[in-house]
Amino acid sequence: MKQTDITRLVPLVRRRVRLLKGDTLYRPGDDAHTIYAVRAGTIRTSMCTAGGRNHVVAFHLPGEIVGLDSVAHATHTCEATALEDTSLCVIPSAALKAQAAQLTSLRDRLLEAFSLEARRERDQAIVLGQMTAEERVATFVLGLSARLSARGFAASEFLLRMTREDIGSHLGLKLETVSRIFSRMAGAGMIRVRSRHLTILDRVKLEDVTKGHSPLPQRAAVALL
Amino acid sequence: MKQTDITRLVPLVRRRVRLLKGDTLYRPGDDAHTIYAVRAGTIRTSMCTAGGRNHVVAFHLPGEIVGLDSVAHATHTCEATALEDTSLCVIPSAALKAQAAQLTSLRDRLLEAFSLEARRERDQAIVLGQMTAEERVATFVLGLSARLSARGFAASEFLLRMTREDIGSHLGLKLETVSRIFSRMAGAGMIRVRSRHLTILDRVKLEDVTKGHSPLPQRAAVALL
DNA sequence: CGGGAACTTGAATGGACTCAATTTAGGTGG
DNA sequence: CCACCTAAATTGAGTCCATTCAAGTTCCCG
Repeated sequence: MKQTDITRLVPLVRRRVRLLKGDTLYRPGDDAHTIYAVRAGTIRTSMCTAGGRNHVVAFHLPGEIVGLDSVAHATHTCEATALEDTSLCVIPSAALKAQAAQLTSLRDRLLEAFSLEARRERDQAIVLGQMTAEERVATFVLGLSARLSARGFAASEFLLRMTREDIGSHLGLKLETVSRIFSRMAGAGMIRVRSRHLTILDRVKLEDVTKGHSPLPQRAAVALL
Repeated sequence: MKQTDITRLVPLVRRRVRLLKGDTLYRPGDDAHTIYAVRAGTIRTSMCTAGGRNHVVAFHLPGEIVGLDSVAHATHTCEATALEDTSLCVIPSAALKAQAAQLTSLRDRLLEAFSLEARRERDQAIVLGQMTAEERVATFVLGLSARLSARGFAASEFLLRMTREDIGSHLGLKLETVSRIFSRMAGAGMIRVRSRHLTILDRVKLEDVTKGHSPLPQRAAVALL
């Protein structure tokens, strides 16, 4: 919602950055002087585990904030990459902090943004800890839909800017599992997927899957084109 | 570390609370005017999922903060329960915010605390998303050890204040799995567990398990008392 | 239009779960 | 203080969901 949209309150935008698909915004270890607000496009943040596996931490949609942890830390721990051509506002975190010293409203917004970040991560931990693969994918699709529609995009028809592997990594699943579940949900008439183009056909059924009711049949009841 | 110990910087502690084992500090929906610093004891925070399952969000050890999200939100979303007799400092969040308006240092501490919270949750998401059961349990044990020793408690010998079910819920595992893995780690000479009493015998091996090297044998190589 | 990445689908495997039976620990009242 | 009683923990056997491995297809991008 609006809470993440710090941009409105901040006349601190010094400059803009444009990234091409595949470009890296920052890497682990990079100095972190700034936070970014996504104007258009999509950013994927990811991390390596101690064991060397990769984990997609989040996808950042237009209007959302990237690199919030840099307000309190000197270096980045994630890698941030553009999944499509992306434009961002650059907000120096020092200036943000200085301004926050003056403005109560900005201070509150900043706390809210952090709080929301912590809550998102916590919710994700619950998704990963308690849900089956089907529930995770359904939750992911509905979550994307909600965030996009909050920004004025279509709620029920959108492009997945990330690969199945990205989705899988974010949800703690393998790419094949994500693909299979998309197919099953399509077979059950909940969604339509044609490669990256996704349409939500039955939101209610999807929400049921989210809650662990109505497990999907292994094979589609009806064959779809 | 010290970052979480807001208490030192805050002369705002109005009063203290004492809880008996099993007492609830707050429930979802309760008004959230305050944050708490654990003086002694252990607090477990947990949430219900949409599907009705329960998830243990975190365990809060002495010196750590409980209810940080109440700084930015009106009501609690978690339930906080004492796992043993526990005493807490009560810090009104309004007073905290007012004081933060004046003091740069406190403001920075507050941001750090939030940032740390977000990072903890993110790390937990990686644990849940990318790790096997063995890696999760090993990570949990080492994490507890590190946090306890940072507070001056013994690093290699401590009591688990939570049940196997609590641990399982926190790690996205069933209690039987937690129990089995404790037994396997004991069989491999990494730890010793006698009910709630845990001793770390070989930290290096445990760290290897954390990284996904050296999977544990199904059956103990040597039978231990 | 060619080539490589991304995706789909199948079959077989395996790790964590379920169900179930004991054992152990901890708290309570006689 | 001990016997009891319930909650917690351990262990085994069988099952199932997600993974692995593999083959084939589709989609992009140049």
